[in-house]
Amino acid sequence: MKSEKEIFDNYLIKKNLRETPQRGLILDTFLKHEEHISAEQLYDIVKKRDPSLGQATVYRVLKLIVEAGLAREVDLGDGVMRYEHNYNHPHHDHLVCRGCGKTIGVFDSVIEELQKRVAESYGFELTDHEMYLYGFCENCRKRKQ
Amino acid sequence: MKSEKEIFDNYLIKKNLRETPQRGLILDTFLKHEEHISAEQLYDIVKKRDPSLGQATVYRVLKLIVEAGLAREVDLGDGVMRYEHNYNHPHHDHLVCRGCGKTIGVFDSVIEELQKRVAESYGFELTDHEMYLYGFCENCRKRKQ
DNA sequence: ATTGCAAATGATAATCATTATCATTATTAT
DNA sequence: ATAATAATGATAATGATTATCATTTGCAAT
Repeated sequence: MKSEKEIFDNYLIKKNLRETPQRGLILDTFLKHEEHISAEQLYDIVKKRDPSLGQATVYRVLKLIVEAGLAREVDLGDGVMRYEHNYNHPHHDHLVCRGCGKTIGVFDSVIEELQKRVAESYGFELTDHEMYLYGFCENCRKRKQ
Repeated sequence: MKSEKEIFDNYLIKKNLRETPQRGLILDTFLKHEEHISAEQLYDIVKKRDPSLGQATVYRVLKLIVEAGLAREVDLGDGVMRYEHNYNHPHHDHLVCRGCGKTIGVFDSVIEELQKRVAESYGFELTDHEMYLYGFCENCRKRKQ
């Protein structure tokens, strides 16, 4: 099993792109962060190690990380794209609390199967999907009472 | 069964807001349009009837229409919010073609039930959800070959 | 090593949908 | 009528992301 670093480097080689300190730092920082993260949050962390690093580079490298298959985009609908691990972190959907914003990754193989069937019933070949379940977590429900 | 117009007017009254020609025109235009529509598209149509109408008003009225329960927002992830009917047009999810952009409203009661169960298994009370199924429609698949 | 070329970076401007502001106009209640 | 309040339209502001571009860096071939 290849490491994320190897996969990224292979991707760079395949695309005739270069391995640079900035790319290394941004990838490492992303990998260390287990929860999903926005470009700005990542920039804030990375800046501490290399204050000269520009935020445009964070956006650019994040895109490369996605293309290399190491991250996937999460759009929670608040105008800020977030990125989460996509390697050794199998596909899952999101349960989001409307109270405190807490998000939990969830997976239901039956739902996944039914999605495929629904798509096929309309002649579609399903490639991917997004599912966001919104509600109130236990804590927030208690707090409301 | 109340008409959409009545529901909107009742909402305005309840909120101490006024019935205006602009609000009437924008609501009518939205109601006539069966497919989902963006603020800009709606503005383009409405402008033909009343060229003096400003696009800020379209955004404002669209928000009122949503609040009145007559429309719901559809976020297809391309940075443009779209609005679709929410009265006599029961909840459905979306099947979107990655080739031509065609979207189809779909509904599967089993999926809906499973979503509720997944949420509950994490202590969440589900309020709503979004599900977008992406793939390639029959036409686009044929074209690719 | 040195030169030349392609890619990468950082700073900053541009983009684009949406929201806020604010002066003007319209509507309602008194 | 008239004061009070809301609505409108024009325009500026916002904020995340992308494009631009001058400068820097890394690599290849001589």
